[in-house]
Amino acid sequence: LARRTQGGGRASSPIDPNLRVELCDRELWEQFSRVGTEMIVTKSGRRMFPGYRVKLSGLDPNTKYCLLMDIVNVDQHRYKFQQGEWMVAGRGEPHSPQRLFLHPGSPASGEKWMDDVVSFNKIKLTNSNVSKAADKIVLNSMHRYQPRVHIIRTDDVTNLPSEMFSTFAFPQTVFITVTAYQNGEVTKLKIDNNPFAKGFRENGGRAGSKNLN
Amino acid sequence: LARRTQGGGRASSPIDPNLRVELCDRELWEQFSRVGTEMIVTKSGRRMFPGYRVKLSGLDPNTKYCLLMDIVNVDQHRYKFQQGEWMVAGRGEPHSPQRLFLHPGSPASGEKWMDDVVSFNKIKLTNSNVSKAADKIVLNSMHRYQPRVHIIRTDDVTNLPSEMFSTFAFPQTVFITVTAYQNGEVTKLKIDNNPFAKGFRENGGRAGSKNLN
DNA sequence: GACCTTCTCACCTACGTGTTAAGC
DNA sequence: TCGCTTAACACGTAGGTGAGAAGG
Repeated sequence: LARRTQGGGRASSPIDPNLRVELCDRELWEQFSRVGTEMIVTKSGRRMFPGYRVKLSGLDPNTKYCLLMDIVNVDQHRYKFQQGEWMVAGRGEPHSPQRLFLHPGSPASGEKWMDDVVSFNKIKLTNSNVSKAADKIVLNSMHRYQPRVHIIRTDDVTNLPSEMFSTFAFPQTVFITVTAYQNGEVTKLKIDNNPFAKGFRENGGRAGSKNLN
Repeated sequence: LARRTQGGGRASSPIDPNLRVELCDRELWEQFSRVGTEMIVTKSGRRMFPGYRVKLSGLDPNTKYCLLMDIVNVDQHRYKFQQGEWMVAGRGEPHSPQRLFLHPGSPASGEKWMDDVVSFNKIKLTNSNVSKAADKIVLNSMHRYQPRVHIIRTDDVTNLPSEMFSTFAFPQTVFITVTAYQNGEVTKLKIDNNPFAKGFRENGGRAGSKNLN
């Protein structure tokens, strides 16, 4: 597999020399990351907040690409939140066979992908493997994960090659899965910034209704 | 062009011998058709009600297909509603270059298409050609139209062939476009059956919250 | 005046939030 | 008990209805 994992930013790449992927809402992601990002998993599936969105540049406007996302383990541990801190709590569950989420816009020309922000916010995180819906990613609770985005130069959605990926991962987007928030700081950031949680704000809130999803 | 237009039901077909397309909510469509179906067109776009939904069978489970929809003129007239009846009111506007709406699930295997109902309910009808959104179909008000569904045996979304279509049209789905309902019977049927119009119901209404969209 | 179109509105559906209490 | 999970809930966003008044 000719994969490359990069921290974002410009890099020479197997598919395009000037390919560049930027994480959207980077400041927001960093606010969460500073206190330890948590993402809820439920049986029916829960969206991520902040939403995973990227801006692409450096693609060939006239070539077709497919965009994919997956979420991989950061380590082999299970975690617990004790005395205000996350700590290792034993051996982690093995990650179930990785679900690759194909962006519904695939395939599309480089021009279209670069035209506006590419959003993966429809994806839902679940801890139940009974439902086989296409928009769900199964994760284990109390584990650390890292979302990644893959760019493939192909117009064939049905038979994705196993090589020639360009894979990008942003350290700011690492999170721990939970069934209920553990850290109050995280809850506060979610309420203050997610428009759907507006009902729980106390002050006026500095976040408007900017579309962060 | 090796097209075939059929009234639905089984038929020998250029792409699959046992291909069959059934219209969903057929009884509902026929209730509207009996009084003269009207569909609202607006600047921002309005969904059709009933929604255009079909059930497929007889496809090859392991072959990839694309599904498309378009809406064509039934005749060359402009209509008006007078004394409780629709009548010809002059020469119709020529139909603008036909927009082919590609179902977002395309391409997919025959197995997937047959798995559940294929819905085109996200399509919006508009009388304004300024917006170029992909989910809008531009129509002239006070004209008669016929929606059609096309099935193509191909996995290439980007370069659809101009032959080997199988085209299906159901006479029950013919409608006249309006900017405001003309026939009170139509309004009554819409209110009684469309869940989003529940606020205008007087009696209990026999229609539950069945998902007809 | 008659006919058609546009806009705003109250009222719905649908569903994304964290909270809370109960369950295991 | 403690830690974690589940389900019901109130409250928000987002957007699909026809009514009715206003405009052309």
